[in-house]
Amino acid sequence: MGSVFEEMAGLDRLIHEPSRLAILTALSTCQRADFVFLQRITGLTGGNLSSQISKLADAGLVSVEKKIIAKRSNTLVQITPRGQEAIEQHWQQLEQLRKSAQEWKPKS
Amino acid sequence: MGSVFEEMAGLDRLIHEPSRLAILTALSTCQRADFVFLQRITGLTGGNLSSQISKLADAGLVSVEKKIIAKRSNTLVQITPRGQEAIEQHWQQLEQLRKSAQEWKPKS
DNA sequence: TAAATAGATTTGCAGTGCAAACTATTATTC
DNA sequence: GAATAATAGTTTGCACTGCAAATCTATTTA
Repeated sequence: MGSVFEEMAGLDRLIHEPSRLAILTALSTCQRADFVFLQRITGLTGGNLSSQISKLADAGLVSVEKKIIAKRSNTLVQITPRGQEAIEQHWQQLEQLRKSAQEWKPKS
Repeated sequence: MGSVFEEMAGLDRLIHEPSRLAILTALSTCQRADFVFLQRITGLTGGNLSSQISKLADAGLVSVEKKIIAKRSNTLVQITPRGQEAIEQHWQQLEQLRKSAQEWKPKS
């Protein structure tokens, strides 16, 4: 019980979902980025980006800070330690799963 | 335009979704497997597995063959050449995206 | 023959992604 | 200086999706 594929099927969708995977991965190299910048590099629509950030924030993977800069509202998104940990772990898990899958043989 | 993260956000959900990623990856090493075996190794419920297989079959990534073996119905699922190509490509793409993301720097 | 088991599909619904619509503020044009 | 457009972001609405419960068919057991 608990095969590679069982683990694969159970991957955390909150992180695995493409748009959030992109946001978190970007932030893991950036550490912080503002809303507009994230929108530019991910190509997501504003509405979509906004709701994905909310979900990540609800889960404590990113933190959000709103300011006014040059008379413009400015939303800064930062990855939290938990978020950093989670995204790094997710990529490692994917690599590990892929490797295990390649080595896998039936009837184990 | 067309940054790493844009590509990441655009990953093909049909393949990327955890349960289907598990099914396709398993089949890519097995080549063929029957319904019950797939259910065992992925840990998916029968209903879930059935609908995921249908989606993969609709997309031409797997083919399904139904027989009666030892007076029991038996559903054999095979990965198609297109499916094999797609899953291999997906894993390569993930690896490539991760690498590119690590090397990535703003203002490119 | 009634009940249980096996193999698989269909149904129902909660949850999700996402674009359109909306709000609020600042800048520009006439 | 009113109207219009642009900027920054959120909310709404809905089509889609994953998934377990319910269902169906065929076989085996009591």
